[in-house]
This record gives sequence, C-alpha cells and structure tokens, in this order.
Amino acid sequence: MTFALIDGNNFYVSCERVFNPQLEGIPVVVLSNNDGCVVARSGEVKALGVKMGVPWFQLKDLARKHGILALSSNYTLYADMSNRMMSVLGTYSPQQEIYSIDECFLGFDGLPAADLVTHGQRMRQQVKQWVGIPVCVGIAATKTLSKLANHCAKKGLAGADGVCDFGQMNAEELDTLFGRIEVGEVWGVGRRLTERLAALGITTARDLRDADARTIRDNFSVVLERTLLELRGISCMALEDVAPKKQQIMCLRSFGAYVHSLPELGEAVSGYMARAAEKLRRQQSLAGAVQVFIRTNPFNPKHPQYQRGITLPLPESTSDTLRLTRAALWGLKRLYKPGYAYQKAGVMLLNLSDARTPQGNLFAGHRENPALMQVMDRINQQWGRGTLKLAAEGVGQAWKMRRERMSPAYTTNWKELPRVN
DNA sequence: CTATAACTCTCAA
DNA sequence: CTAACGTTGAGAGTTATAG
Repeated sequence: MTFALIDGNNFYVSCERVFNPQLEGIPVVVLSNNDGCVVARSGEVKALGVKMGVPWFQLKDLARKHGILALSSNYTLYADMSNRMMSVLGTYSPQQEIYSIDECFLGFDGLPAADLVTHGQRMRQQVKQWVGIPVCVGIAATKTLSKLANHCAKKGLAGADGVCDFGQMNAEELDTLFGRIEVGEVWGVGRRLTERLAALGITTARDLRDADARTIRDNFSVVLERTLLELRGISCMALEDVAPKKQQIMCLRSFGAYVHSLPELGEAVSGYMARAAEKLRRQQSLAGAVQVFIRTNPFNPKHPQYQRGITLPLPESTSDTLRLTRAALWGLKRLYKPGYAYQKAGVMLLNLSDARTPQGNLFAGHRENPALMQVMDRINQQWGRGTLKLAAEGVGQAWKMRRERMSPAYTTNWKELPRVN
C-alpha cells in the first residue's frame, strides 16, 4: 500500500495571493470568522513566531511593527479554489480521499516505486500552474506516515524539495529523521497527548514508533496504538474513496456584537437552522432530534457567565426547515435567561437517517411535502444564500459577524472581478 | 445486571 | 475610537438511565 498526502501551503493565504500578487513576499494572515483568530499564516508570519489560532487583537503591536496584513476569511473563494485543486489532483490517481479543504490522500499503488517522487513533482508543478496554489507531497506506506512525510516535505527535511517519499529512504535514515521530529507533529497526537507522552519519556516520532504497543494501548487508547502501528508501516486506516454521510450537522457562530434579547437570539438560531437544514437535505438525510445552545463569552471574566443547551427529540424525523426551526425556537425559549450578554449560539441536527428510506411512524398524521424546501434550496443556490428565508430569521441582524477586511469573491461573482483597463 | 443514551474529552483542519 | 478569542465533525471513554 502506498499513500500520497498532498497539502496546500498556507492554503488561505495562497488563495488570496493568487488574485493579489502584491501579497507575495509580505507577511499576511487570514482571520477566522468575526475577524477573531489567526487561521492561516504566510511563511513570513510563521517566521515571526506567530502561532496558529492566536487572537488577532493580541497581535496588534507585532503587526504594526512588521507590517502584517490581515484579511477576513473568504470561504466562498477558498472552497472554489479547493475544488479546482482537488480536480487536478484527482487526475493523478483513481483513488482520492478529500480529507479537508486543503488536503487529500491519493492511492499510489501500481506505480513504479522509483517514479513516485517524479510523479509528485509533476503534480506540484501542474497545480501551481493551473490553479496557482503551491503544494507539498508526502509519500509513504500508511496514511500517518504520508502525513509525516508531507511535514518533512514542507520543512525541507531529509533534503526534500516539496516532495518526500519515505519509500526512498533506508532504515537508518528514517531512524535519524524520526528522532528529530517532535512527537506532537505526528497525526493524532495533540497537545494533551504530547504532555502525557513526555511523562513517559516519549518525545519524538521515533520514541512513539518504538514504544511497546500494548503499553500504549493500556495507558492511552486503541487510537494511539493504531497511530504507533502506522508509524511502523502497518496500515490501519484505509483510503475512504466515498465520503460517508455526516452523522451530525451543526451550525454555530459567534456574534459580531453581544446579544441580549430573546427575539434577536431567535433570529440568529433561525438563520443557523436554515443553513444546517440545507446541509441536511443536500446529503439526503432526515433529523430525528435537534439541539440548541447559547452561551456568554467565557473570555470575558467581567460578565456573568451562562451556558446551556437542550436536546429535543422530534416526533417524526424531518428535513423541513419550518419544523426544525419551530423545535429550535421552542428549545431556545426554555434555555433563555434575561440579563446576560450572549456571545454565541448554535444548533445541531442529530439522529440522522436516510431520507430515501424513511422510517414509518404509526402516529404520524401527515407526510410533509418536500417541494417547498426543494424550491427554496434551488432559489438560494442560484441567487445566493439567504435570498429566500423564513421571516423568523429577521432582517436587521445587528449581531452579524464582523468581516472588515474581506477580499472580493473573485471566482464566484462577476461583479467583484477587478477591472483591467 | 446489561444495553443504550447522554455527556465529556481530545483531536484535526 | 473601543473592544476584541473560530467552526465543524468524528470517535473513544465515561457516566447516567432505562428496563
């Protein structure tokens, strides 16, 4: 088994640079929703020591000093660029698993082992030329190893130039290399596990690979044991060609300004439910339960804190925005307590089932007519999200998120294409 | 008691 | 000028609850 993992470099920043080459060579970050945290950093910013996920306001001094440019995230643009990148990469293998917006696995079986690096370099070159995004490629016998190889490719370790194939290295070379990689770089090893592993003297990828599998399972979990085996080249995770349907669908968001009143929370919750229900219908599912939650800002110690959620089973599984929204608003009314500054709300759809083989309900008095929802989805797809919506969503929306530094929708909206004279 | 539901924690991008 | 800290999903493990 041979896997390749292709990952866009600083993906969101690279997307922005495709359409604004002046961003090349200068420190750029892309911010999360609400312009809250740093979610993508250019190489220049990484070199300044800025960590992933840092709140933007904490960087103001550093940003001024080094002229860091911050952009609001433009997910429409990134999703479109991702689609282009994925379709180019998809031509390099019959098996592709799109793992996230900026990375995918490819199955590289059946190709001559000696040619894989060349193959990888061709992919990089073509993606750069056709889509404009720089990518790196990791190649190895398991998914976990290919992720690690990708890390090496990005860092230029072991003499890699954008492509790293562990299959070309011998045991000693791999030993040396793994001994220099911190265990936290391994896929599936996060901050918590890094701490606990360190207590056992396991600090590098090599330490974890050579640890006793049974001990790892007993002290940690079967998940970490699988990771360990994968580091040894024993493949425990298959390439998932077809994306399975989601088991839960959620939509949550921080507000651009604190919200205090029930009606305003209701508008937000209705809007989130409309989005969640769209996703639900797209994958042809029905929801059997709805969860709603609201909370104050846990980072603001001056405000009194309140956070609560409620799960409501539905009498009958449905994908009807009206019914789902009614349930959510009913739950919200039970949760709501006046006198708090709410900062975030969200909805979740649970107990999902297949819409094409609906479960019968002896007590269901009526079947719903999906035509209205179909029309709504089509109109919103053609004319833009939110063109047609329930009155419950409101029109004022003072709580809407901040996006003060957004780039135009270059690829999906003619009106926002820059003029060339 | 067991089986399941509900909830918490961790991780990833 | 001020105040300001993301979203979505999976899965394991634990605890609560039902029968």
